[in-house]
Amino acid sequence: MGRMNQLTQPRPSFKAQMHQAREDAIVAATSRLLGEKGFETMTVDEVAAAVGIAKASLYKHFAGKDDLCAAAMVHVVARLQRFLDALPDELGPVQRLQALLHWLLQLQLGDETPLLPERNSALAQTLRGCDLYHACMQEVSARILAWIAQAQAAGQLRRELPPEVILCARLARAADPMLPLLRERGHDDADILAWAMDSCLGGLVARPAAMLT
Amino acid sequence: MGRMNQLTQPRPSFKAQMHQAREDAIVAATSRLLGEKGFETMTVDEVAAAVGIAKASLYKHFAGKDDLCAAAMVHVVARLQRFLDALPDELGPVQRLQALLHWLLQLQLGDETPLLPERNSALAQTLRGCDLYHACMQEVSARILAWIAQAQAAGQLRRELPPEVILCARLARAADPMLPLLRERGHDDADILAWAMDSCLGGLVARPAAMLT
DNA sequence: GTCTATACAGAGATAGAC
DNA sequence: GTCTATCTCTGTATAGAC
Repeated sequence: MGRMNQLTQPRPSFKAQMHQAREDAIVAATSRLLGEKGFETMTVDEVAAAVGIAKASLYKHFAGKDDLCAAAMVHVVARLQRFLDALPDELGPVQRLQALLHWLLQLQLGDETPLLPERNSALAQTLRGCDLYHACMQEVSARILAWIAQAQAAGQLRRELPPEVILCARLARAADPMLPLLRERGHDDADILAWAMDSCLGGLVARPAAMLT
Repeated sequence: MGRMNQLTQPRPSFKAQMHQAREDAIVAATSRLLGEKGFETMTVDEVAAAVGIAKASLYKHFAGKDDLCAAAMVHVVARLQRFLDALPDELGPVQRLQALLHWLLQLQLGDETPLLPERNSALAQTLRGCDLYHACMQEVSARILAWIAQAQAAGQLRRELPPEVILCARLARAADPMLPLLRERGHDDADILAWAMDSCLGGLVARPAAMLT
C-alpha cells in the first residue's frame, strides 16, 4: 500500500503535471494577449492558437473567456506577490515602494497585462465577482499600506495624503496613459521610465515654491 | 439676384439646420456612451436609440462606427479648446494649468468621453489616421506647452522635467485609473478630485526630504 | 433622409468522434 | 482530454421602399 502510494499519490502524476503545465501555458498566453490587445479585442481563438491547442480544449480548462481572463489577472497579482516576497530584507519602506513602482511601470512598458483592468472593460465587472482576485489584491494592498504608513511616520512620504490615496496613486501607475503617450512621441523606454517615476514621486510643481492656491 | 441670395444663401436653410442639429445630437450621444461604456462595448444601436433615430439614418451622417467616434473625440477636444479660450486673461500660466487639470479630472469623474482613447482600443488606431483630431490636439498642445515653459521659467514648475513630459503628465490625468480606483473604494468625488490634483502636482514624497535615490 | 428588414462577419461556446 | 466541425448570437453595415 505504501508503495502504491508512493507511485500514485506522492506527486501530481505525469498526467496531472501535463495538465497543470498546459494550464499554465494557457494563462501565460492569455496574460500576454490581454496586455497587448485588451480584453475586448483579444479573442479566445488567438489564445488557443498562441498556445497551440484547439479552442475546445481550452474550454475544458476554463469555463469561458471571463473565467480565463480572471485567472490571468490572478496570475499577474501572484507575480507581484512573489516580487514583493523577493525584496531584500535590508530595504527600507521607501526603497520598497520605489522598487514596486519601478516594477509596475516596467510591466506596462513590456506590454504585459496591467495590474488593473481597463476602465469600463467587461473584465472589470467580472473581477468584481472573483473572490480569489480580491483576496490576492487585499493581501498585497495590506502589505504596501504598511510600508506607506512607516514611510509617512518617518516623514519620507507626505502626511497630507491618506495612505489609501498613496496606495491607489502607486497602483494606478501600472496603467498610466502617460507612458503610451510619451512612447507615441518617440521617446525611449528608459527615459519614459525615469520621467514617470520622477513625476509620480516628486510631482510637477517646483520644490520650495508656493503650494497649491 | 441679391434677394435670391438673401433667401437661399444667407444661412444654412431650415433643412440644413435640422441636419446639423441632428448631427450634433448624434455626436453628443456618442460622446456620452463612449465615456460610459468605452469604444468596444458601445454599440451603434445604442447610439441610434439614444438619439431616437434609426440606425440606417445614422449611417447617412457618418461612414461607420470609427468615423462616428472620431467625430466624438474631435468634439471633446473642441470643448477643451473653448474652455481654454474662456480662461480669464488675468490668470497666470500656473493657474491656467491648474484650471486645466481640474477640468480634465472633472470630465472623467462625470463619466464623459476621456480626452485620450483607452490603451489598445481600436479607436486609438483610427485616430492615428484622423488629421482633424491631430490638428486639434496639436493646437491645444502648443498652447499648453507655452504656459508650461512660462511657468518653468518663473520657477513655478520643476525644470528637471522636459515640458513635453509635463504636458503628457497633465493630459494623462484625463484617463487616470486612480480615480475609478478610489471611487470603487467608496470615496466622494470631491475628495477624489482634491487628492488627484494634490498628488499630481505635489507628488508623493515629502517636501524637504531626500530626493530620489 | 428616414424608416423596416435583412445580409454578412466575427467571436463565444458546444457536439460528438477519437 | 483533444480534436474538427458547427451552432448561435450579437453587432456592423446595407438594400430598398417611402
